Amino acid sequence: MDWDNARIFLAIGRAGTLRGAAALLCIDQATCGRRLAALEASLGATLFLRTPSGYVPTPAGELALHAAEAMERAADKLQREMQGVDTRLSGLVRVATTDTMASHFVIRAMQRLHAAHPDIRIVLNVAPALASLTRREADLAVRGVRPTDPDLISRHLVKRSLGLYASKTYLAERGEPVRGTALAGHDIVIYHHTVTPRHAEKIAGEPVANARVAMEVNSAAMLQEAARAGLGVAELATHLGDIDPLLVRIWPERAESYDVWLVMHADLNRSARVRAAADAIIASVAAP
Amino acid sequence: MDWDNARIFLAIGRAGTLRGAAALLCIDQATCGRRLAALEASLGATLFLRTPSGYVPTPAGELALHAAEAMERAADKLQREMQGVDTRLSGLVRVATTDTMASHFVIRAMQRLHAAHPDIRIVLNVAPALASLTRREADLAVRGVRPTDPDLISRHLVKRSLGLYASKTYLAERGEPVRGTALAGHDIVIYHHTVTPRHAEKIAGEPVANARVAMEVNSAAMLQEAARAGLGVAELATHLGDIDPLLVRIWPERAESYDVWLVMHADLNRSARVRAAADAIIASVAAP
DNA sequence: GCACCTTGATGCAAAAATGCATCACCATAT
DNA sequence: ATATGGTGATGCATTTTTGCATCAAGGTGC
Repeated sequence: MDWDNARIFLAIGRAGTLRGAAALLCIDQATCGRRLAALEASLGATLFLRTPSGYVPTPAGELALHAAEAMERAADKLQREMQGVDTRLSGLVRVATTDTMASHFVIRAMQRLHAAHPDIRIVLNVAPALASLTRREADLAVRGVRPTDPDLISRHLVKRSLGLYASKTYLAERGEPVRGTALAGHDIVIYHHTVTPRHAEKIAGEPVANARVAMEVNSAAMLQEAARAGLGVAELATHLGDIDPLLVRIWPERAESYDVWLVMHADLNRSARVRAAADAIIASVAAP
Repeated sequence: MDWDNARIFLAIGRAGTLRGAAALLCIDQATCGRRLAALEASLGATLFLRTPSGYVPTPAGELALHAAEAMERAADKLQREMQGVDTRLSGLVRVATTDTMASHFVIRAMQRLHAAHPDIRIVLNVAPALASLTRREADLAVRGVRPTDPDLISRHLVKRSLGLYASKTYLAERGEPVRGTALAGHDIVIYHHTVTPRHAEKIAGEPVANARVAMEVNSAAMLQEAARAGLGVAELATHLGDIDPLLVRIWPERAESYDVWLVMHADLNRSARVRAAADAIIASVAAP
């Protein structure tokens, strides 16, 4: 059995189609199909049902997918550990974060990193969903949630305070929300539940059942834009909201906050290039 | 990273040389070297030191070997599970046992299996050392030791009694061993320690410190042959020793015994061809 | 009903990997 | 010294694999 066929097989299982898997792996769709055929032949088992709606795993295929995932975990660990012993200040570092963190200090940190070590190539992945460090989708992550995985090291960067904001035009039309009413009768803009279940359905520590959800967004920048446009009340980091001339803070006594963490996998702690990137981010927070 | 390169890498780590790994994998030595070079390039790490005495893993290589072993365990599980759901009575079944078990009933069981299911191809591996079922070196094993691995299913086949035997010529020359002297002053033939540490340095439950070890062998047939040739006293299964006209049993009251087990991996329990082979062996013990 | 998009399959030429043969090298034993 | 049996590296012909282009099939929306 060619172990690499397990990698293609896993991608097909995840994508559901040969073309999707081919896109994930940056290979041709025909190669995907042929590799899967080779794997099925060598195992003597049918792994997928070719249905009109895509490739659906058979019961045997389900079993095989689990085993292939175990292979992937081992392969990922292998690659992480090899990165971890690499003392060269060159190569690729992938940083995952959110748009506001990126524009606030991560970009600046990356600029400094590149000035100090021009041979380090940086891939900055700005996405609302958390990239998996365990699955090697990124080397470093800057996030507002601390991971529970014990293999991940998290370092506290900064505490962010949150406030409720609305645009001047919105408040002129709808009036200031009455304290203690949990924003009853008002429009709010919140995160989509795919981004962060922690914020969903709560705002300033209050349930949002009485408020009307005007829009759900998947980034803090869009949250701010929506509030500026007068769609409704939004909960923003105060360092963003307070300097925005179009926004007015309401209920300033309701001071929520969250912590920003720098997260990396323990195996990468001694990788020179990842450490350099982490240090740059830490320095960028300490000395803006 | 090509996962299949991890398979080649692991073989090189085990064999210590490119040629040895190539022999294990039934590929060319040049391919081994090129695959390893490709893996090292893609990881950006040196995995082996090219020493005059072979390929020695670097510290990074040691880490990588452990991860590759984890990949192998997952790959083996994948293949076992696919065999386990295979309901066809065809394909390959690999049986590992010892020479005496083979000649006593396993061969006969395989003859019956082949008569009933001619599309099942059998590989009978007779070896003194235990083949690893977990590492997929065999599908079935008939052994005198019960494995401790909880993933392995063992079924009791038969109890074997052991006795001490010597040739008539040996006893004529050296006299009958005196009871209670632990064979002091006598020559004995025992198993080499690589075969079974359980028997080593003990015979009929007695330490063999006082006896002189004439020869160490790695198979029961050789044990019997050595006793027949008069090299010394040997501990044999009674069903073999009692019917041998050249051998005389001594100290018949010292009746040791051991159990014979049929062992297979739990994942293979529902594989049709492996089940058929197991049933044939069980039937062969019940009805000789 | 029909255009449209996406799916997987297949033929073919280009590219890559493989095996073979050979070579140089380094031990050890003669 | 010198033969010998082992190692890994390299050039080259062959086989294999890959990507591209094309095709038919099936679902979706108008």
